[in-house]
Amino acid sequence: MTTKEIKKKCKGRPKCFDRQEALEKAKIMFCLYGYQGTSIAQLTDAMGIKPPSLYGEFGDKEKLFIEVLDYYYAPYKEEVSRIFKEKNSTEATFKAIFNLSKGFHTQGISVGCLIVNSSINSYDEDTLIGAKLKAIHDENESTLYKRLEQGKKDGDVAADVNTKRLSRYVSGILAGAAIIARGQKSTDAVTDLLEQGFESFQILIKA
Amino acid sequence: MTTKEIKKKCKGRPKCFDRQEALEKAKIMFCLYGYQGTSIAQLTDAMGIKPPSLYGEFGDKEKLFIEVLDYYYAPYKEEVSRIFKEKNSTEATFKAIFNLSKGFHTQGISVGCLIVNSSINSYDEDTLIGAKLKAIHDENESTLYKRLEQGKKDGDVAADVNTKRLSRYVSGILAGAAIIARGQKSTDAVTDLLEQGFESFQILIKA
DNA sequence: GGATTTTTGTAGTGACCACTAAAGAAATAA
DNA sequence: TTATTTCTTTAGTGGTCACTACAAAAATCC
Repeated sequence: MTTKEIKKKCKGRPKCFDRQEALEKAKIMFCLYGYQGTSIAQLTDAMGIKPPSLYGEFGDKEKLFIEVLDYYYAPYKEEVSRIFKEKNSTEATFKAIFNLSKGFHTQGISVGCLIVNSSINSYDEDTLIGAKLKAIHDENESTLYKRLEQGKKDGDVAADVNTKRLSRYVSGILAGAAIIARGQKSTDAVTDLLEQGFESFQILIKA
Repeated sequence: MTTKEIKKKCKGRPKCFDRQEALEKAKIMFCLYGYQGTSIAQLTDAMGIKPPSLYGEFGDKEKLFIEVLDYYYAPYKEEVSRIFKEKNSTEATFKAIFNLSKGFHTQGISVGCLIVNSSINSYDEDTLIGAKLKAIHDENESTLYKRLEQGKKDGDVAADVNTKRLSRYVSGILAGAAIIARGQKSTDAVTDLLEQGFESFQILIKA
């Protein structure tokens, strides 16, 4: 007996929508118009549900957005984790990460990165959203940092490299790529930035 | 007889506010809360005027914002122009530009860059604001590109350097710095990104 | 079948949004 | 002084915001 079949055995009227599909639609809207720029009416239209269903399922707009942030970040996180396991050298690992960003921003109509976009508008850490965004950014930068430190142990990152500074450099370039992708909508500009960024990364880990 | 004295000789009730001071206050509000996030009520409170005065002077919220964008961009443009005249080498010129960004984002409470912030929310070129932002970005990138081309003629940028790619690289890092400054509010992170960025720039123009 | 539980759709809530009509106030012109 | 012009202030406009009270609908439990 699956979980879904167990779920069906409970009392009350069953839900008319799929939670994940609803999150997916909400994600698209927030990516396009941002947190402030997306109204509940727009969300309910896109999700195919009525306001009471949205509030019943997700609490309020802010809580829904935070759920969407996790839902958005999870695949990226998994992909980076996969790259870490798959690739051996530090250079190949970061090449794959730069390529991940390039692929993400250059196929289809790019709307940038929801995390980066949101950090512009909800930059106050005192808010739930601000704290969540800060946590995601810190986790990402820390992941890059740890991989560079590992590279030092493995010997393919030079001993005198400032790994903290370099992780912030990579993080900054990835953020810049997201901005350029959304603001300029030029795949060439994104590609140039990331390729030049990786080229310099190759040099920087060697000295 | 000055222009202001001539202005005083016209009919009608004189204005109770200074146009530039009003723009300055509007700039602060838009920098803090963005275009969508700043209401007319917030603007009029900060500017010390009532809505009819705002609409009489600036047209509407969108036109005011576009004026603020120009007002915001002008000093940066002048400063870059001054650097171009002052510095001789390409390296010293770009060092000064990276430092300009560093100084801007690391003194006081940084709110990032109004141009970059706005390009997240008003990224559609079909709007007046989107077109203005695109124009400013293109002008800035073009300025950097031309200076790199000049460097090739002067001989302090290697002949085989892809100047277009490099200008996009610099532009991307400056955008990234603005994002980090606003989102992370860490002066160290901004400094690391810009210093590492300039360090790699030094290498990249030599080969 | 009737009671209970949960979700649904309808139809709103007060608050705030960008913006403005209208009249008073302050200057010049005659 | 009176008329004209321009700006200011007051007091709103309809529209949209996030959010919700309420009752019908659809399931299970007894």
